[in-house]
Amino acid sequence: MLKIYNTLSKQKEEFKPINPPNVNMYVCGPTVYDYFHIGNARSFISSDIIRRYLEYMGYKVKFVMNLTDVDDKIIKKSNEEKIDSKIIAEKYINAFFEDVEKLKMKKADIYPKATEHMDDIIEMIKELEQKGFAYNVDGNVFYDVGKFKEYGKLSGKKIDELESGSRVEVNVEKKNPLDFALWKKAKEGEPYWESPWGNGRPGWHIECSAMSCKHLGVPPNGGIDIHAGGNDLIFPHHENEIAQSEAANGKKFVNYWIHFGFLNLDNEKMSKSLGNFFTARDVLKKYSAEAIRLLFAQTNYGGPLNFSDELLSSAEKGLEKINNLAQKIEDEIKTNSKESINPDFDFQKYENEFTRVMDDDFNTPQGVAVIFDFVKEVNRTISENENINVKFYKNAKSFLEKTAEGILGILDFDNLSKTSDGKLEGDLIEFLIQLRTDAKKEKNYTLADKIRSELNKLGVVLEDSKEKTTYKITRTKNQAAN
RNA sequence: GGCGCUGUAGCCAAGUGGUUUAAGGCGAAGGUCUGCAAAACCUUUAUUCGUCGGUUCGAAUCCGACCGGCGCCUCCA
Repeated sequence: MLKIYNTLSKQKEEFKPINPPNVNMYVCGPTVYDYFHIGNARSFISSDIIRRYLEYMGYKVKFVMNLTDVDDKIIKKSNEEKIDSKIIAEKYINAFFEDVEKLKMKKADIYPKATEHMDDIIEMIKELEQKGFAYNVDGNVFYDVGKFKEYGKLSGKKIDELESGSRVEVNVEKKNPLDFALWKKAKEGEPYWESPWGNGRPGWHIECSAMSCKHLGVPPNGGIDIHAGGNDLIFPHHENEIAQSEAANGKKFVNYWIHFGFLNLDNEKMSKSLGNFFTARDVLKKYSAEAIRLLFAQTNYGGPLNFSDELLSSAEKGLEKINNLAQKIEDEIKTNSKESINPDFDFQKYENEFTRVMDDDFNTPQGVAVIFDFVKEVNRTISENENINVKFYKNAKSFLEKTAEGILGILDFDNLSKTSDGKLEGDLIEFLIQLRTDAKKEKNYTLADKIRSELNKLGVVLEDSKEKTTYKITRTKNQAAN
């Protein structure tokens, strides 16, 4: 039984989809004015793992991630660089997809863009206006927070306390300082769309309400089971989404709210505005996607994670342990023709344990621990038994495929170091290994060691076992890290 | 000021009333194997969970106080 910590109730709740086996999931995507940073990546990857686990459980997940392609920041950048805002958005949308792929994230079913949903957005604002939740002041339309009784239920904030806070911006047009823009009147030189209130563009919060409602529907026929995003979106963004959607639709907006902790740098939130960030693509130049994902999976998604090179390096080291076994398994499956023993090994036990811990609010740190336990136990079995048949290796592969590869995305059987190389390269290495084996037979260790060390310099590591010598290519990313 | 998160070994981190005198990873030390390495395996590395009290037969886990770190309340994953 899966339990999810729900920000709304501040406790773990049993997960019950609205229309099983379907699960509708909406994740707040990027505003495409720049490359996303590794802190953003944490949210994306965490939601990717959640999605993959739900699919593993047998749910049919419809996964929607929005792309905010009209926004103050994009306009600002457009003005600074004297480039059309459309071009800016397009550039970073492409970059976003490149990075998502490199991070081994499954693609969303739909990536709705704000600019392609103007009709839906305008419809929703009209609806809010008709129902008395919105008011128009000279072409700017605001949401009347005072009209929505449950305002603050997600973030635990109270309207009167917020009002007394001096940090809320003062805007004379608003009835209440907490009221937020649904529609912003166009200023000179800004992109705009036509609307019943004049030319303008949508406020930030309305696009998510309109697009999630459009693509995932409203109960009982549709609806959002899970809505996820970073902690900083709880207020005001998600609070406002609830206010808009529930006022317009008259139905509960989202059943489970999931929020991700921040990635910190020297104990300080990584953010664009503070300037203390690394873009995901820069981190990927130095470390593998699997290492990044492992690092994230080793901490609960909701808490903070202090990001550093040291942690990423140790994740990369830990990954080697899994990759070494995966490589061994692949080699055995290809070449093993032994008829002999199939050792006692309870594969099911590990899978049961894995799902047991993941069922507890996606406890990936414990899931990772189960995988490492498994790797150790398989290695031990291999070292204690002389003749293990191929069935054992196939079972081991199956477990790793489901968990490490399929759910956590920290392993990629199709892309293990050796298999990714060209045929000629592999043949040449095999030839050198043969040469070295001959040298060893003649006890010419000087030559044998020279072959090994020279190959090592090229990133090819030789490993002698009793029967044969195997090799692996160390990842170039590892070398860059050293 | 309000709301929320957080303080566990050299580092990262799970666990949130008894199965735990605390998972897992990195690091360190010793050993097995090996011509030597590497990999792998074995052993060791927190009698202790920010501090002080309390509740309980029993607490890292519940309650209170205190100390420290972070975040949101304004765009932000």
